[in-house]
Amino acid sequence: MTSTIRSGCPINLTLETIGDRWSLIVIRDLMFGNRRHFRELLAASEEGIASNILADRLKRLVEAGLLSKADDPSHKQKAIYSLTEKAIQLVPLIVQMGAWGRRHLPTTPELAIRAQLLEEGGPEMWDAFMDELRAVHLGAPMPSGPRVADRLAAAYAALSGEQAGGQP
Amino acid sequence: MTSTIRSGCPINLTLETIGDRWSLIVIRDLMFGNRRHFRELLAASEEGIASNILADRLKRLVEAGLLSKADDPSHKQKAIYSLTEKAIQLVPLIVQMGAWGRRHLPTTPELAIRAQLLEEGGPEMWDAFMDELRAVHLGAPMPSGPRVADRLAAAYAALSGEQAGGQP
DNA sequence: TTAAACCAGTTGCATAGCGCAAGCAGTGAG
DNA sequence: CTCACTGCTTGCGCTATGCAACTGGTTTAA
Repeated sequence: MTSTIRSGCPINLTLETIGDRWSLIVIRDLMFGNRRHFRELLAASEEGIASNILADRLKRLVEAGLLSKADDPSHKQKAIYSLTEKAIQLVPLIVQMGAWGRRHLPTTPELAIRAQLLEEGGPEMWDAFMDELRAVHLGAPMPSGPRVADRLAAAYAALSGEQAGGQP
Repeated sequence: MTSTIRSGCPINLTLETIGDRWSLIVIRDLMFGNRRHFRELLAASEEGIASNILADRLKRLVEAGLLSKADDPSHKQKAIYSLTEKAIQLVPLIVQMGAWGRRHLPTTPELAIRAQLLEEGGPEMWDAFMDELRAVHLGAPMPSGPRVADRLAAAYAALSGEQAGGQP
């Protein structure tokens, strides 16, 4: 994770920003798992991120402009992490990653169902989901109609036998 | 780059396969730069990959089923690396990476033009490009009509002042 | 026929990043 | 006052990366 730029190629610059094993995991949990606090991100991660790695990634992602950090008014020590517009625009990329992984790698059905729904939903569904993220993370008005996030959570719950809420 | 699986989530599995700083660079050069030999990949890389890292990534990518390796009949010591179908299906993901990088990171114009063309061309153009890759790397018949690869190379050449051939 | 150039890597070594476990100061509830 | 909870930090060993030099073999050219 050096900070020197290797080249101005868009692929390379994207790799330098999110091309490691943890950054996108953190963004995924913020995006689909709706985890907003350090401890939530730490404890509920499927992959078991270490606290120092999480702290480092949160710091880097805030510096890179992908996350923002704010105080929780209900608790002086709590920090709330939010996705920025820059991170919300990663949705199509993340959907493609999910689609490719689902097709070529040994995924677990209950963890793959959301990737499947988003892939089948196409760009309209991605846009709707991005608008919901803007409402939750940026304070934009929540779009009317049924929520994509609810559909994803329901599909996950149906397969995993849990109540809605959502693990990635 | 450990080999233990952290979770069955499609995002995570994709990250475990290509989520590092070099794997996609190698695939990009094979895909857009049409480099097929070790020395070509080593010397002509914008980012300057080290020979031991390149050797390691080629080995891993072959093991992961993303590349195949064959002898060059014209030279006993030459090895030819080819993309597999699995790697060719990364095209939409790579296009999304390029699109995001171009929009949010300080890219160089001549290196970004191909990302722009592919983004604007949409899924039809991606499919056409994937068919061309199948012809070049898998021995499938080359589709008729103007080549996407030629358009990309021409656009790059026009901006960089070089003759066609193509740096990523 | 012999030297030079080219081929795909390998090796040694220093540095940087990762992963685990434990610890820390401040905060809020009972 | 105590105890659990907050977002981290520290120490330590291990792995991965990056650089430079090198290897054994092959082909080309003088």
